[in-house]
Amino acid sequence: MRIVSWNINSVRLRIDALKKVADALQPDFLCLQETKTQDSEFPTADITEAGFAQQLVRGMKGYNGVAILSSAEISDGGSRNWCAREDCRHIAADIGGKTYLHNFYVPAGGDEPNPKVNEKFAHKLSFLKEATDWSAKLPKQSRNIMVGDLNIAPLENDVWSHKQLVKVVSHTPVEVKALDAWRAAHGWVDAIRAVVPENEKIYSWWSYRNRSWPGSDKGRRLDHIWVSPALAAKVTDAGVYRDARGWEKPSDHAPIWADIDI
DNA sequence: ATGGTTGTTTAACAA
Repeated sequence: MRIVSWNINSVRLRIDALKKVADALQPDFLCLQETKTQDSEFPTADITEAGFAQQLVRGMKGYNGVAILSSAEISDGGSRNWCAREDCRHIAADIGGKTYLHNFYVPAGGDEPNPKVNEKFAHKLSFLKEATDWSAKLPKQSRNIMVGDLNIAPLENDVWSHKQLVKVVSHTPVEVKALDAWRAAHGWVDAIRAVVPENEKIYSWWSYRNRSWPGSDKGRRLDHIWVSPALAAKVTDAGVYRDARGWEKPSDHAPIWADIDI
C-alpha cells in the first residue's frame, strides 16, 4: 500500500499536477495540505476522474485546508480542531483493518522564532504541544499512520545548512525539541528516515524565493510520514518525488511517499 | 543585512 503526502499549495490551481503525481506514483492514498479551497469549491469530479472516488475534505476559503483521497473505500475518521481554531489543519480516515490515517498541516510559525513577540510562533508551539498530548493518548498497540506538512526539519541533514538555518523558523532547537516530544509521545517512527540514513541529505520543500532550484538545492525536509510502532516493520520503502518541484508552476513542496505492507 | 516568489483575493496577508 502506497501513501503519498503533498502540500499542493492550491488544489484548484494544480489539478493537472495532481493527475501527474497520481500517474507517476500510483498512490492508494493521497493526502493533501494547503488545498486553499472551501469544500463547496473542491474539484471533486476531476479528482474522481483521476482515480480517487473516495474523498474526505476539510477546507476553508483561501487558507490551509486538508484532504484524504483514496481509490479504495475508506470511512471518515473525524477531524479535530487544534488551539481552539477551526482552521482546517487535520483530517483522518479509517482505512480498514483497524488502521487510521491522520493528515496534518502544522502552522508555519511566521518569521521571528520568539513566542513572546510573534503570535504565529506561539500558535505553532501550542499546536505541537496539543498534538503531543493527543499522541500520548493513542493506545501503544494501535495502528496509525500520520502524514503531513509539519513545517519542521528536525535533523541536520534535513536542511541544506544546519548552521545557517538554526535560527530560522522550521529548524530552531525549540521546534526540533517539540517535534521530538511529539514523536516520542506515541513512539512514532519516521518512515522516510527509516529508509534514508540520517547522514544523507533529503528535502521536500524549496522556497519560491530561491530561483536557483535545483542547482543550489537549498531545501528543507518539512513533510513527514510517521507510523505507529506496531507498523514500523511494515515500511518497505519511502522517498521524495523531487521531479514535481521542477514542473511548470510547481508547488513549493514535493510529494513524499511511503510503501507500507498492510 | 536585505530581499528574494507565489497564491488567494484584490491590498494585504500568509507562506
